[in-house]
Amino acid sequence: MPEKLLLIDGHNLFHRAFHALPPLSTSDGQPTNAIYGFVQMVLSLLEQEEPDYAVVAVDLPGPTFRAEMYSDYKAHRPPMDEALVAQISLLDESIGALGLRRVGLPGFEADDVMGTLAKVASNAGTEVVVVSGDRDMLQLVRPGVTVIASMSGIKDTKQYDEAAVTEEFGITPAQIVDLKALSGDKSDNIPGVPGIGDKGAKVILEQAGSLEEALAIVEELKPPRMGKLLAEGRDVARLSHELATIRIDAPIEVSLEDCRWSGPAYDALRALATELEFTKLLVRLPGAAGSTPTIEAQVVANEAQMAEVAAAIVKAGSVCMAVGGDTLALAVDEDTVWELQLGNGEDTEGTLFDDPVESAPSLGPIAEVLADEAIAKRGADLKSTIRHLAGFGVQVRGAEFDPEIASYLLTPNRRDHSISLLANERLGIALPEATGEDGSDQSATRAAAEAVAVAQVREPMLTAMQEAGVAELFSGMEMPLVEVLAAMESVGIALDVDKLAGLGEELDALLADLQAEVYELAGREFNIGSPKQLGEVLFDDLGLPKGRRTKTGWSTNAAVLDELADESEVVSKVLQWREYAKLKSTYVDGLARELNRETGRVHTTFEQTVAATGRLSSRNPNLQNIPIRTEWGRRIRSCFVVGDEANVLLAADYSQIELRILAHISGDPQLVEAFRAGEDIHTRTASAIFDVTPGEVTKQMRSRAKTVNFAVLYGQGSGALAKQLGINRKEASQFIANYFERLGGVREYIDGITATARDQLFVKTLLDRKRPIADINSPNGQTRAYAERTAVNTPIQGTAADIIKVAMNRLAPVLAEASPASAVLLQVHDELVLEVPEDEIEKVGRLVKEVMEGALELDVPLTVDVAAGKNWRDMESLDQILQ
DNA sequence: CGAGACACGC
DNA sequence: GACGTACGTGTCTCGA
Repeated sequence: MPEKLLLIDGHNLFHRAFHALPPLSTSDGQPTNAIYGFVQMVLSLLEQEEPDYAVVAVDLPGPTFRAEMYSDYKAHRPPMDEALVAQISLLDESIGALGLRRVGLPGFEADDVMGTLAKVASNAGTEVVVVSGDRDMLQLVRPGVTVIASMSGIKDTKQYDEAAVTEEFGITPAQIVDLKALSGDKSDNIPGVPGIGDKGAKVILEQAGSLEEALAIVEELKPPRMGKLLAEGRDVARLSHELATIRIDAPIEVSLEDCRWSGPAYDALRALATELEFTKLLVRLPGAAGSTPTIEAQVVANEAQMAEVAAAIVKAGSVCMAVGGDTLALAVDEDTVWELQLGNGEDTEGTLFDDPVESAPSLGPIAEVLADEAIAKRGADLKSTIRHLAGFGVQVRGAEFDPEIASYLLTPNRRDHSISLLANERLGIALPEATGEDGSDQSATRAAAEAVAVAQVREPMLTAMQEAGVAELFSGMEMPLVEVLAAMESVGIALDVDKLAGLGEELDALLADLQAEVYELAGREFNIGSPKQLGEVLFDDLGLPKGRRTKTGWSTNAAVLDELADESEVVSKVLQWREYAKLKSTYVDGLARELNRETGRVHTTFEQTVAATGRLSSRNPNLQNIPIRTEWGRRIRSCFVVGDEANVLLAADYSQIELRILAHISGDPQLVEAFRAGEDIHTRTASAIFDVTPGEVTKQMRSRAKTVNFAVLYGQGSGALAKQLGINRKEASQFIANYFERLGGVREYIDGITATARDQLFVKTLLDRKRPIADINSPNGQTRAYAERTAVNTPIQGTAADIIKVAMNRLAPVLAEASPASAVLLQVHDELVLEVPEDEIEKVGRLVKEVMEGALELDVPLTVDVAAGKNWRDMESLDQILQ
């Protein structure tokens, strides 16, 4: 088999990638789409072609010989996109990381480099594959030289040999230059012969075969008009020919041997992928030498062995844990790993949290060690391991290190903190997949490798957290919270399924009626749930005025439809249908699906590493967005009930916590005084901005002040505020001007925090949670404005998250002591929901209020409202009792 | 299977 | 002339 040379048109692929991919960027704002696409394209080419030699040809800065000959050559090209320019410097790095030779020649274009190398290699009997999206390259095709051209996207490509060129373009590769010489090329600004276009050129070439021959026989060309045009354009044709010809004799001093390709430089590639957050690529890359580690785990099967394991863990003082399938992997260091079988060997799939204790493994003395708070527990996604073991009746205490949480505190803007990614980035290894390539179950192997990886990333991550100033937040707040959240998830909240099913039936009936009415009013049947079809009906069929545009059509969202509600009865029917459809699918059906039939409760998962501000999130199901606004929404809410009739649900929520935090960190006298005096904050704001006494504040004034308060928290501008208040922009600007004049401390906070962000490129909460604000100095106004809003809001929202986390951690032990039958069930950002024995309401209510209000001392008081009831809707305030 | 549109919460 | 509120998750539609 002949050897093969791959010639890559570097800048061409780079540009194609840029335009084919959405504007990806790293969490700190470095644009990456062109590099990402380039690396992926080239990697798959290398994989597919397996070349012996490979070159990336590039254009070098400075004039080329073509520009010297013809000053308009490639003139009028638009300037490069800013986001593309920002990636150019990374191109050389990525070429090196791919193990490729980069070749450029001053005064020549990349095309000439490729043409020359193609000829040299081809003459030496080496097969040549040229890769470029530029159709001009097809002129290089000849026996032994093919061109891979990308089509529309970055994935579809077509490989051309001579036959393929002739078939598609009706001319031979050699004639491509002649064709361009005659007809010109707009994109390169090659002039061509005036009056001769693509068709004329082909007519000429069919008769003469080449430009030279045509020039020799101009008199005989048909139609005579063509001959005349060519005769007149003789010089420009020759010039165009030279411009269009790719040189095959450029003075390149690179030998074929210099271009031998022996695979990517994996270390460099991994470093690049890490830096640019190419997580998918990282996971695909093999690790350093050895890539996937082989872990020698000892299988622990009997009591005696368990005792040895327990002793070793006690001696080490810590243990790294991971669960895979039915296997619990334990490691005290990278050389000492054990595997234990959980369950009784029967299929326990889907019963993870369903049948506690029944299939409880006998972990013997190990169970004691796991329950011992003094033994540090480490693990990736430790909370799920704790929950898993809790399902078997095994208690785990002493959560001390979770690398996913560490990663979250170090880089909160990222979405992926998985141990496989961290192992790749920090250890240069690829964790084995739980499912083998042949589909076999490798979950035990995976668990063992995970436990070891946790042990290995711990030291460097602790150091990184020290340096970033988040070590205290990690060990003092987030790690203790792991156990608290695990307990909350395991307890779950009871659902009245019969009631829920009843609501479902009612909603179905209402939806059916509404659907019929909508069809009637619309004059035809269509899918109301399809924004596209709905848009057609409303805006085309019924001719209602179009509002906002979306990417794909005209918006039909509630804000738009609200404006149209007076225009047509069908609009309000649609809005009603939407509300019911949402309640039915997301809440009635969705919650029923998530119900654990054994416990009669739903067990959400709280995500501790997702929200960049430090908030928790909740999924499967999301119990942080249960409806409350509408009557029907509240009916859904009323289906969340006590699990035991002797209990009540107790809800405790912070009053105006974000505005209080704003008052504290801004020090604004108006806000601080209002909160200290226990005044209604929105009334106070209204009194300030409308310059009236609090007694003169009308409902409308208060409502507007409330909107403005929220606008400030979220950094809303005057336009959006105007829209929301239904006033014009000028009035809104006046509002905001008044606001900042009267609440000058808030203005100072906003100016100060954005200045800090510009300077430091991050902002912090009161408890030192950090968030990078990379775009704060962006030249793009919109991007920068977004960054500024983030800088303003994050310290506020993040501090609120800090405060309730402190409260949850402090509450757990005192609640267990004071009322062991009580449990915290949910956290909804500024609210905790507990289930409490009815006869302990007062005691627990008092305790919860005290712990929450005392979580952090601010310059203004924190106040907590407590209410209790048999379901999550019908709650009565405990204010009077707790006074 | 992923993106987009939409809607729910704080 | 459009667009301009922080942080999330779930469901559905539609097209690749």
